Amino acid sequence: MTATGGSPGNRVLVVDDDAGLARALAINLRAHHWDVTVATTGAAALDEAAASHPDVIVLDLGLPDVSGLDVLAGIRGWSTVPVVVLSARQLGEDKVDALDAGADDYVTKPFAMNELLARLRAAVRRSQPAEVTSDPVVTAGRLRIDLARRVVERDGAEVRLTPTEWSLLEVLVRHRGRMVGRKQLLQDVWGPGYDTETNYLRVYTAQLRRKLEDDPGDPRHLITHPGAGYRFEV
Amino acid sequence: MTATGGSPGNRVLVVDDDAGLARALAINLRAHHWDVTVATTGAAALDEAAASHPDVIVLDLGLPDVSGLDVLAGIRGWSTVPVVVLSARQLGEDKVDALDAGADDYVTKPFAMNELLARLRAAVRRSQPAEVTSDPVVTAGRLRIDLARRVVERDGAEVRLTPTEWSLLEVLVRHRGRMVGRKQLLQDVWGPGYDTETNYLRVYTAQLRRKLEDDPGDPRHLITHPGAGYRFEV
DNA sequence: CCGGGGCGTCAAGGGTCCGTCAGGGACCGG
DNA sequence: CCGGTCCCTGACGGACCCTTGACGCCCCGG
Repeated sequence: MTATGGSPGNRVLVVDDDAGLARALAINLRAHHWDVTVATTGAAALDEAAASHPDVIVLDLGLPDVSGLDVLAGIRGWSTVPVVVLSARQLGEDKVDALDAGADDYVTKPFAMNELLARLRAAVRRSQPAEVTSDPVVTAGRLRIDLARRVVERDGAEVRLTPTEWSLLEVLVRHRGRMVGRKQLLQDVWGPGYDTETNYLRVYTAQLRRKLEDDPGDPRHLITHPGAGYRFEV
Repeated sequence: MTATGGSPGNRVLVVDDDAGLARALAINLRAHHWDVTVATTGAAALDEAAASHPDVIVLDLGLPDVSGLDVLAGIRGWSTVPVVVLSARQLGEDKVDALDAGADDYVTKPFAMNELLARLRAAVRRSQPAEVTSDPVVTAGRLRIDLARRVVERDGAEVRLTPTEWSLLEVLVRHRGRMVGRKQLLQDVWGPGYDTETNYLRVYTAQLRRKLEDDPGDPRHLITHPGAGYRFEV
């Protein structure tokens, strides 16, 4: 599938205070079937992001004022919309700063339009399975997990979980189908300051597998992503 | 009683002292046909909740002052309106505190707007049957509990309960099937300021089990959730 | 072939939480 | 004044849970 533009879900917000570059980007993107909105200030960018619900945001960091990262932080305060950052600087520091602040991808100027288009498509595609369950009851094989009642059953029999076990399982189930990074798991379950205690994860995933999995040695629900994190699969 | 004008189940109160985030939320929610009211202080939140009787409340906990939990307690003092909590990722403890205090669900920032919308719909949907289930008589095994007449029978014979015992049982039965956090129990039965007196819970759950359970050592109705709360099971 | 990193497993310690019991004090009715 | 009921409080034993360290395995790269 080498189509240059839009599958459904192709609304992009371009944030750039250089009106000329913004117009050039808009023309190119529209030519590839993107529905483009342009914002030339940080405040307008935040309003547009809230109002128009873009599928992806292109954010130019190469601005005279360094408000680009602030705009990114303002969006990341509540939204998970993918953000692709543009920067003229070839220094690696800006790149890591942007990625640290929550950017999803990074393109350095000058860039080929094909590359930007490819990265936009990739960013949207990655964000697609972001649907998170709100159904309080999740069934996975012989397991039945009730997030509201705080009860997990296996073949109808209630399984007793300790508070920490439940907390870990809850985070994984809420993001079922998607990998959850080790850092996020540690922060959500144990709180900040435990980023590096990966031992905890090994211990408690093992305990959960012993209580929940049919064959703890060959888990089918609590999947390990080596070097990255864990995933709960239905 | 409030008038029943408009479609039911779409009035939401947003409580957030960050005006920018509150505005972004309001824009998004209104775009999805919610009737939005915004409160930026705890006092205003309580006033609005009492005056406008929203169908669901979005409460941001990530505030400089920690009054978020107080707002939740104030609401829970008289209302059962579902509350969805917004929490910063790095504050895992606040999350469990909120659920303990009676929050119905939570969303960690950053979040996808779709996720928040889904959770709001789910919270409203869950709260609907609770109101319809105004049947004041609950039967659980050999127990028969009449919430309206304040009478509990076991095999047809009336069981005498002290006022405190009844008050505790009533809270648990009204939330039957769901775990009730320790904090919420203490606040509902003994009032605010008794958040930490978990001894009371141990003493009175033991007394209730002695009067109600078939085998107090192996309870089948008054279930303990270690480190979290208690649950009444039918 | 060898070394290292990441993962799963296990066991033991110290600490926390729960269930239990008994006693003192407050309140009420006789 | 007195007896009863109820609530609060503290203490204690035991079970449970969290943490921590050590060990073996596998995979991968040198």
